[in-house]
Amino acid sequence: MNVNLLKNGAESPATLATSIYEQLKADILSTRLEPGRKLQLRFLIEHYDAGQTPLREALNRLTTEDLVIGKEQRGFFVKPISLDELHELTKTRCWVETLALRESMANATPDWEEALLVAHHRLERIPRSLNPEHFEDNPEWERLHRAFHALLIGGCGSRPLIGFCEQLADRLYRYRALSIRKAFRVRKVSDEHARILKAVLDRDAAEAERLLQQHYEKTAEIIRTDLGATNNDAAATIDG
Amino acid sequence: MNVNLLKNGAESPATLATSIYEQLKADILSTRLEPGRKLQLRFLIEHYDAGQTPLREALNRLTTEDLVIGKEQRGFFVKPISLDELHELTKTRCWVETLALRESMANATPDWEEALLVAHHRLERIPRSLNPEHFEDNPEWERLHRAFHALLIGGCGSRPLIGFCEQLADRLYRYRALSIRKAFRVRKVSDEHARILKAVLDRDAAEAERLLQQHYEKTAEIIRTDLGATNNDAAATIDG
DNA sequence: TAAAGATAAAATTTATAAATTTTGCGCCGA
DNA sequence: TCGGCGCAAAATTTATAAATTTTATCTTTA
Repeated sequence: MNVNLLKNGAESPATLATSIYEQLKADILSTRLEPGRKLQLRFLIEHYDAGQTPLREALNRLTTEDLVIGKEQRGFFVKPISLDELHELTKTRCWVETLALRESMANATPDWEEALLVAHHRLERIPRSLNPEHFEDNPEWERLHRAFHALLIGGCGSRPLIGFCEQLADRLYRYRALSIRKAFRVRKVSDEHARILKAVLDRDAAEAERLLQQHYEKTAEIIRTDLGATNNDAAATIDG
Repeated sequence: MNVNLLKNGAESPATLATSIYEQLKADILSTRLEPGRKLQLRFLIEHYDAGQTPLREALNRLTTEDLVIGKEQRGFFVKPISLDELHELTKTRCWVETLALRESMANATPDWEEALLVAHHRLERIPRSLNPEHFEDNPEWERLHRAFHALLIGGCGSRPLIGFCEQLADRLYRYRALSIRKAFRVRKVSDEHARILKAVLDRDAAEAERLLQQHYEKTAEIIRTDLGATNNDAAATIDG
């Protein structure tokens, strides 16, 4: 019973390069591979148990996504973080996601509204952390959280725009991962999602856009505080 | 006197992979490599006089940019064209570039306005086609045209957004290249640029946005006509 | 006609070689 | 004695060539 048979209907089994790409991406986004770290081929070959070519291909893909920086003739590095980038990414995300949400709402269908309702319901029933004391990432919550936000903008009618939003979400995910480690603060994020959902179902586009923007800006503010708490230049590297 | 010394201050010489990437990209955008065409490694190795590794890396980068489609275990293909994609890209470009232009204008400085004026002036003094009879692409005009549009949105303050706009411009360039071959029609594109410039210098953001959007929609409409003139499914492949 | 097997072609990966950058050491001069 | 310059060795990245795996095609057989 191969997993590929389930995943791929008419498609071919994934290549090693694709598999490595996904692993590497996950490790970078979770900051198991710290920002700024040099990605030496020798190290990667050992850790990911793969040859040079598939690794090199994965790194090249990640370079285009700006998660890895490739310096000509001197190797690859995990993209460093900076307060500057955090600000830029947040600003951009607010711009394009409010735009996409506006379009989604203009194209709203009963199916879409119902799917959103269900996605929100599922998210509410899952704990943010696997452990109520110290924070322990709940992958299922992350998945559902992401699905809810993806659904919000999913009806905009532009796959390129959706892809761009996903990329921004990826690049911001890293900052959230770093922040969470430092300070597990309680935030009524659930309320925020509920209010966004309400505005959407009320067909109040202006309010929905306002709340979504506020949601992202608040996240960035918290991250900024957590990151600034221990170091000012924000070029910190946290080990996994 | 090495050219690398001029181009790179402290940087290293480009790798073959990067050089091949640029060549491949140029050939795809100009449609010298036709949409939908299979990119066999054997062929590429001969034509680009390079080994497998740099070619493979270049293809992987282009895959992330959606200019090349990589089917697992069965090779790479130039991304096919479709009226659907033309429409989607144009719509998206209008959305994000009007957004970026609005921000650019909000951040306007005298330097920026003057640079725009100069860029437009340069563009006006260069002929669209090297030959007034039949169309012959003038690379310098393309360069200046692109520079003018890049400058319009360049002050928006978001590098990710600028990058996204560039990617959209790349992906649309291919459609323009195909269209131009089929029908070299006279269009007062110069007037359109002049009116956009005027609106920007007048600080009339709403008007500037309207004109920019109109500019892109008109382009798409002409392309759609040209492409539909000879075949309906728009999966045409034009040979170089 | 359809299925199975064999052959050929092509893509992916590993292994080897070449080129480039980094590092360490010794020398010279201040 | 200290600091800079330059050369050589080591490490690392990049590129080529070979081997492996997978897919596609063609023929044969039931």
